[in-house]
Amino acid sequence: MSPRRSYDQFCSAARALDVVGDRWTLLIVRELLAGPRRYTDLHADLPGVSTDVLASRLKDMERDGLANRRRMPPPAAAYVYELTDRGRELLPVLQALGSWGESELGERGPTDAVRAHWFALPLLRALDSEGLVEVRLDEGDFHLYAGAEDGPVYGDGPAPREPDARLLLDAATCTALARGELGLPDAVRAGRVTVTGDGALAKELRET
Amino acid sequence: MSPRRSYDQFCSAARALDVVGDRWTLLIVRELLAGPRRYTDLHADLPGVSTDVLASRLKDMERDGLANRRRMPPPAAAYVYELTDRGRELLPVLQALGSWGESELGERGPTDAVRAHWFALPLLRALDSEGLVEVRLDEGDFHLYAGAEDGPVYGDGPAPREPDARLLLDAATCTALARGELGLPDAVRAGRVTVTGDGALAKELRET
DNA sequence: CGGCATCCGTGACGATACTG
DNA sequence: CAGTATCGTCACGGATGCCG
Repeated sequence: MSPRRSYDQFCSAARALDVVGDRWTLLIVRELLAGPRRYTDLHADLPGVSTDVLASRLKDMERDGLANRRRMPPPAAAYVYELTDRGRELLPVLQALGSWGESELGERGPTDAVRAHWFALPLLRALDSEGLVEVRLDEGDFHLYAGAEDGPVYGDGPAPREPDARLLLDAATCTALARGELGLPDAVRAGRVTVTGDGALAKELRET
Repeated sequence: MSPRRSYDQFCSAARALDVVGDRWTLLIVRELLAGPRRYTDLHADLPGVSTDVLASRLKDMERDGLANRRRMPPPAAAYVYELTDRGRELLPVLQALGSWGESELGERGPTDAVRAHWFALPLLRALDSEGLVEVRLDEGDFHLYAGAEDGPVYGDGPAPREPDARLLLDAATCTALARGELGLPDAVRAGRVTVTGDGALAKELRET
């Protein structure tokens, strides 16, 4: 096993980079913030990562306490990887990177991959309330556990229970939000995001 | 020149990692947050980086708008590298990494390098006020421009003008602060940090 | 078929030597 | 002082094979 390559600096930022600075690691964390995932699903949502590097990173993340490997209860008896609490604490790091990267996003290039739940991070940033939010995009659906203390931060597909609000938006609006060009209240006011639901969260989103 | 290796993902966090995800890049940013620095000084404060990688990263950072290469005014006619505004905007990324890495800091290993100004980031985090603060450690002196909007975020050596406050602390206290085990007000109250100066900032630090 | 391990070509990295 | 040149090594990316 790899005796980890370290910067050997007595500095907490350098220590963090010792653990999460390797190529792909933080993007694997981004995937796992959507909840437990199988190896094959991770590989499918991270185009370009080679099979051995993915396996190696997952082992490193287990060793470093970022993730666990767990057997799903039958009948879906497969192994899944899920973040530990420690791993989920990397959310602010991904948010800081995502905020900084907003102005680097630019146009979607012909070789750029997209997954619906990659918009979860910018939407969580744009949303300062708490609650379960279902989001419907052209690319697919996902849901956000805004303000959740533990468990997944977001997830693929429709919300697992009745959400506090539903958001419906098109690709252009979604991109504008992801670039930080548009705030969520502005987008709602401009009619570019349709908010449905009876919860307090839905009312708040429609009003502010 | 390197046709940059990209993740090719339409995601702002992935875009950020395209720019700053290479080995050493964020640590070079950490160094340059201390103000303009010469190549040789960067190399000296980043033990382990090879000369060609450092040169290559600096070129990449110029190309990507993170840093500039500038000739210092005589008599110190040398080339220095300094962050652009865009580069300085990476401060929240380094702070998020540093916060997360606090619990990874552990003991100082025998091979760990240390520089006084590496404690600038944790101290800035521990300090929520604004002003110029001079810090004196066993390892050396540095100063913080807390709350500064532009220009360097901190610097090596004593403050260039009369600071709003001076902090004097020993290695153990500094480490405890860097680990997040101790807040700055607690450390002051426990007498582990000596605050001098007449400014409002100094008074505030002594009182709270 | 999902979950890797193995092999291989390429490029990134680290150490040292050297040059304007 | 500020890099460039060279070189060995290792990490990465792609393909393929294996095993439950």
